[in-house]
Parts: sequence; structure tokens; C-alpha cells
Amino acid sequence: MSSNEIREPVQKRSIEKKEKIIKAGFELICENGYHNTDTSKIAKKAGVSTGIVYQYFKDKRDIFVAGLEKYADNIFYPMIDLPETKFDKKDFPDLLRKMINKYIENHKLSQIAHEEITAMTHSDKTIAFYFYKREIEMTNQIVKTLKNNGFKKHNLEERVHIATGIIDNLCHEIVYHKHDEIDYNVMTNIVIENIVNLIN
Amino acid sequence: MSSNEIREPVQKRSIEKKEKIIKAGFELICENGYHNTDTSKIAKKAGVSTGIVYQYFKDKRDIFVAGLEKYADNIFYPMIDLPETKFDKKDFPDLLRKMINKYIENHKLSQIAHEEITAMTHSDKTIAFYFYKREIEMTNQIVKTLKNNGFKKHNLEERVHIATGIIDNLCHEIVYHKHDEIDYNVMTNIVIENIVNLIN
Amino acid sequence: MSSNEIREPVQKRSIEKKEKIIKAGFELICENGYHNTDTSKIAKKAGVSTGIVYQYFKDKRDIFVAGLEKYADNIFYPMIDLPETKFDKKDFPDLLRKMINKYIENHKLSQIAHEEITAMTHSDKTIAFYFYKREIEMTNQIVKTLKNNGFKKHNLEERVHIATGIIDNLCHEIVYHKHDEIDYNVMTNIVIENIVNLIN
Amino acid sequence: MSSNEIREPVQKRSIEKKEKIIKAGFELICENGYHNTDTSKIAKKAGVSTGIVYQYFKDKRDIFVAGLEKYADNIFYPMIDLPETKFDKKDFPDLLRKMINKYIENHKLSQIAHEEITAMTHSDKTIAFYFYKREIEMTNQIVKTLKNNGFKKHNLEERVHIATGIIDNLCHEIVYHKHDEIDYNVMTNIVIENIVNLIN
DNA sequence: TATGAATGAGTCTTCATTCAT
DNA sequence: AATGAATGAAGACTCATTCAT
Repeated sequence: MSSNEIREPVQKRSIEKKEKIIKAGFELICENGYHNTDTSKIAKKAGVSTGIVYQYFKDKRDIFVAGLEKYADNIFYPMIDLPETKFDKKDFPDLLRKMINKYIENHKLSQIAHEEITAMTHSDKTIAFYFYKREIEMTNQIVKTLKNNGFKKHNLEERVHIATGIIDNLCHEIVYHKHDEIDYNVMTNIVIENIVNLIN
Repeated sequence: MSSNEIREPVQKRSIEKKEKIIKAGFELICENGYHNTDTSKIAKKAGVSTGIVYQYFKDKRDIFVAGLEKYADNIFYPMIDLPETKFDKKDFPDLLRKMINKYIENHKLSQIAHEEITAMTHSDKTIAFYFYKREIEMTNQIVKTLKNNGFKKHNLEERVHIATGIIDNLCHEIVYHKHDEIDYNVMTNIVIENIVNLIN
Repeated sequence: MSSNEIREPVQKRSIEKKEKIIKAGFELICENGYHNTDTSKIAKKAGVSTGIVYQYFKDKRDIFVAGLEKYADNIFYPMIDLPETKFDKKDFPDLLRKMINKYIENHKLSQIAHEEITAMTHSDKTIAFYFYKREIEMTNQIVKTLKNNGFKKHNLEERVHIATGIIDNLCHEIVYHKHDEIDYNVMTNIVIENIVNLIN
Repeated sequence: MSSNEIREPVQKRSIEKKEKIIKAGFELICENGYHNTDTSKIAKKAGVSTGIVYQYFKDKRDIFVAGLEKYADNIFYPMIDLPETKFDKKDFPDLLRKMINKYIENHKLSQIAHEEITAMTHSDKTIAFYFYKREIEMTNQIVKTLKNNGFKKHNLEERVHIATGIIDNLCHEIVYHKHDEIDYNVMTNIVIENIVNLIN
């Protein structure tokens, strides 16, 4: 009887409403975790009724996936918009530091996002593949940029992949300030030095 | 009101039963996630009734925590039992390779463990602190071992911390074989070379 | 964690539904006892789903408390709305008889209510105080009415208190028809005579 | 396969064990209510295993019934052992006062007993009839004693019945000290005076 | 389009009772 | 006779999703 179809909003107000739901849902899930966020809270935060949510999204997971597609690049891959403009090899350390800072800033915006998403990756292969694809895209883009700027090491793909992992770990540590025993300034400097070594 | 007393089993059969529950619970949670695992499934997999579960454990979370304490070291910190015996600096790369292999092997035992646990870290501060403590213990132990064998770099704590992160990432990637585009043999070799560089 | 918000219905249909739940719950609990009444039975009797019950009430106890507040005065304190109009001292026996009859009628409406509520009084201090307060309110009201009509005995509070107890017992006996050996007409007459004696 | 029969203990130690279970069970139920008392607590308090309980008693209710039969007279009918010896009519008020004091003392021993038992009376007709029978037995005994001592009022059964009810209420109030506004010394005196009036 | 009341399957947990030893 | 571990049915409560309006 009922159409049961997900409406693709065309009117401006509808689009705004859908955006609000995505934003509210993604923020709540990132703050509190997927299972600790219920749809009524999402609706309330978005300023809509619970019913309308299911006109724009198939289910709760769908809201989250939309959030991922919209915001995840900022959280996971702050380097994906790495400038294609030329830079001098000697500025590489500075560039790295900037990337790290940007990454940290993004990370702070959504505390649990990273883990929650990564965990979801396992029960949800769609999400997993989405991220794997993004990761490799980012790697390729960085490799391309580096080659354009005269970096010539063999196996640059693998090296960049390792490097992004190192940065990921570092930023994560700093954001959560996991260990009092670790000096994060020192650690950052070593990371930069290490990556320069690895890639250059 | 209710007795709510957790029995600590003394008889051999009971201890085995408790172990079975921990194992079943931990495996299921690691495979499917905490929220996707219900107690009846744990009981069924452990070959016991749902009732008995609550004689050994306060609640579902408690099963998971017991699993963590029992298995997590193997998963997270395979190097924690690093031999304190002397080794020659030139054998360091080989040692790293062995550690990586052991890590990978352990990782395969429990698929989602890593992420699920890490995600839980946020909603459960007890678990979080448990892991942070373990991490730093492992770092310190490795630092000590390295110093005993003549490694003299400054900021060895930070360097080891970075190195364990790199290994963690590497093993994770290999276990999940995330990217077809990456040659994991090459990546492993580069990681070893990089860590040697970082620490030696 | 969860929203846990109790909705206060505003629409007419919702209010009716809430009333139905209170009525069904109170009746079932009064008939079968609090612990022998489960929420699904309440929902079924009220003609609603189990879920909706928890949108209007915090928990099962809450349903019962609502029932108490709604119906208990009728059951426990049928004299609470004692007319404040004057009456002649010689009509006092008649008045008593009317009160007794009304009390009996109310009592029949809910079989176990009295005991179940009284029993709950022990595990639930909120309910206990609620009733103690009501009891004393009723006593005071009756005392006032009596004084207005020229009753002058000392310690009228204590006397009224005793009298209401006697009536309570009498009605209870009659409703449950506990003893074949007792002639309840005779007993009623003696009670009236006794109370007249006690108070006048 | 198993006999499923309730054993009637013959050995002295077994009898003691059964008594312990009755005592523990009855005390716990009277203190905390039937539904808030679980069998494992009863067993623990009795110093026996949970299993053995079911060799002496058919079920939990059975323990309570046994307790009732053993202890209830003390709680409900302290006057049941009213001395059959002669007393002087002018000592009747004193006798009443003694009975009241004894009643109060017994009542204090088991706080919830009274209500819990009375409530059970409804869901359990066996218990109900047991009590009704006991009540009327007590009434008859008192009537007999009074007649032996020269009390000659008509409808003495009904009068005694009312009187025991009044005493019951009074003691209950005093034990639970329900109302600060009531002066219980005054109330006691009025009750005695009233009963003397009622019966003499 | 939009609302939010309503649904009911699903989940954790308890506890009277049974059973292997 | 005794133990206490084990059972599993039952019950309170939640929440993603649907539906009447």
C-alpha cells in the first residue's frame, strides 16, 4: 500500500532537512557511539519528527553512512586535498607538520568517530570497502604529488601508506592524550624526521 | 535485594566452564561486536545455560572484561614477553620480523577484537585505563631490553612507541588484507628497515 | 544514556489510553497482586502494546502508584468527602450506616487492593507516607465535621482514628465474608452502637 | 526416575534441619516479603544447601506455610493461650492491657509478617482458610473464657470479633508508629475503655 | 510532507527448581 | 542425605520502525 520508497528531496527545504538529519545523526553517533544513539534523539537534535527520518533514510545505518560520505574525508583523510602545487623538498617537514596539525584539529571535532567507524567496518562490508577505497585513493594522490615534486624512492605507495599510518597513530595519541609518560612534542618531531627519512 | 553474588569457581569442572564462557563471549564479541552479541548466544556457544553465565559474571560487560584480561595481551602486546636475553644488534631486524609474524598470528585469532576494544575504550574508562597502562608497560619493557643491548638513542620511549604503532598498523593491514594494491612483503621489509633506522 | 522521558499525553485519545493503562494495571494488581501481574498482561488488558506503557510510565511500580492516586481514596477513604453540611446528632447512626455501605461497595470493586497496597507500604516508603498522610487528613476532616455538629468529647482525633479502623475491619470482613459463624447484620449494628458510644 | 516425594525426616538431625529452614524462611519472608526472598538466601541463612530444601518442602510457598503454622499464632493471636483460669471482672481492663502489650511485642518481632501473610491470603485460598479458621477458633476461645467469668452480653461472638480487630489495629499503629499526630497512650486508654464497654 | 503515538520483537537478567556427584 | 552447580522459563524494559492522522 504505502510506497516505501526513499524520497530524494528536491525542494530546498527538504534538502536542508535531510542535511540536518545527517549532521545530527553523525555528530551524535560520533560522540556517543552507534548503539548508544537512538533515532528519536537524532530526530530531536535535527529538529524533525521521528517519522520523517524514515522518508529520507532507509534505516539508522543509512543515516550514518550518509554522514560518513559527507564528513569522513575530513576526519580520516585530511591530506586528500593536498595541494597539487609544487613545493620545495626542503619544505616537506613543514608540510608534514601542517598536515598533522590539521589532522589533530579534525580529530578533536569528533571524538569517537574514528573508532566507531573502524569498528563498523567489520560488520558492514559496504562501509569497509568504502574506506579501503578512500585510503588507497589518498595514498595514490599523495604518491602522485610527491612524484611531481621530485621524490623518487622505490615503492612509494607502500612508504606513503606506512607514513599515513604513523601520522594517524600520532594524532590519535595526542587527541586522546593517552600517556602522561610520553612527550608529544618530542614524539611529533621524531615522527616528522622519521617520515622524511622514509620517503625522501 | 537479590543475592547478586558472583561465584568464584573452585572445582576443576566449574573453572573450565567459566573459561568456556569467557572464550565463547570474547570470540563472539570480537567477531560480531559487543552489541551484536547477546548473552544467549554466548551461553549456547559455551555449551551452558544462560543462567549460569550470571553466576560467574556480573553482567555481559564483565564477560568481555574477563576476556580482555585473558586474551588482550596476546592480541595487543605480543612483545610484552620479549626475551630479556641479550641479542646482537645485527639480529635486530630478524627479531622484528619474528615479532611481526607472532603479532599477525595472534591477530588472526580474533578478528574484530582490536577495534571493538578500542571503541569500548571510550564508553568505559576502566577498560581504557587498563589498556593505556598495558601499552606503557610494554613500551617500558622494550626500552629496557633495548638499553640492555646497547641501544642508545635519545627519547627511546617515544621512538619505541612510534615503532609499536607502525607494527600494529602493518599487522592489521596484513590480517585484514585491506588493499590489493599494496604489496605486503615489500611493506614489511620497509617497515623493518624504517624501525631499525628509527631506533638504532 | 537512553532518552527515558515520560510523555505526558495531551491529546484526548492519548489521555484515554493512559487512563486505560492505569485502570487495567490497577485492577490486575488489585486482583492478582503486584508480583503476579506482568506488564504484558497490563498492556493486553488495556488494549495497547507493551511499548506504549513505558512512554507514559517510568516502570511498573509507577503504573500502580498512578492507580493508587486515582482510585485509592475511593477504596480507603470513602468518608473523605464527608458532607460538611450540618446533621443532627440523632442522625449520626444513620450516617454511619451510610458510610459503611458506601465503603463496602467500593471495597468490592477491587478485591486485593487493600492488602496489596498495605503490603507495598513496607518496601516502598513513598507509598507508605502517601497513605499515612491521607489517613490523617481523613481523620482531621471527620473531627472537624463532628466538632461543627456539636460533638465535644476529649481526644476526638484518637477516637475517630479508632472508629475508622473499626469500620475498616467490619467492611473488610463483610466483603470477603470471612466467617460463616459471624452474623454480619448483628455485627454491623454493634459496630454502629459502639462507635456512637465512643464518639458521642 | 527420582522419587519426587517429600521426605518426612525422622532422625533428630534432620528434624532440626527442617526447623532451621522454616525459621530462616519465615523470618526472611516476614522481614522482606515473599517475593523479595529467594530460596538461596533461605538456604544460606538456614545453613543448608539449596538442594536439601526441596527434599523437605515441595516449593517455596510450602516453607512459608510451614512457618505460618508454626509461628503465626504468636503473631496473630496472642490471646489464643488466654488463661482459662478465673479472673475478676474488675481486672478485665488490666488483662486487656497485658494482651495489648504482648501483641505489640510479638508484632515487633516480625515487621512485615502481618501484611505479607494477609496479602497472601488472597492468592492462596489454603492459607486464607487456615487463617479464617484460626480467627474463629480464637474468638470462640475468648468467648468461652469470658462466659466462664460471668460476661453475659448478647452476641458475644460478634463483640469479641470487633474487639480483637480494634486491638489488632491499635497494635499495628503503635508498632509502625504511623502518625505523629496521634497520642498512642491516649489511644490505648480509649481502646481499653471502649472494649470494656463493648463486652461488659 | 510531516507528526509523534504506537508497535512488538528482542535483550538482559533473575530465580524457583532439578540433577549430577 | 547432602551439595551447589546448572537449568531455562519468565519478566521488565528498549528502541528501530511503522502508521493513523
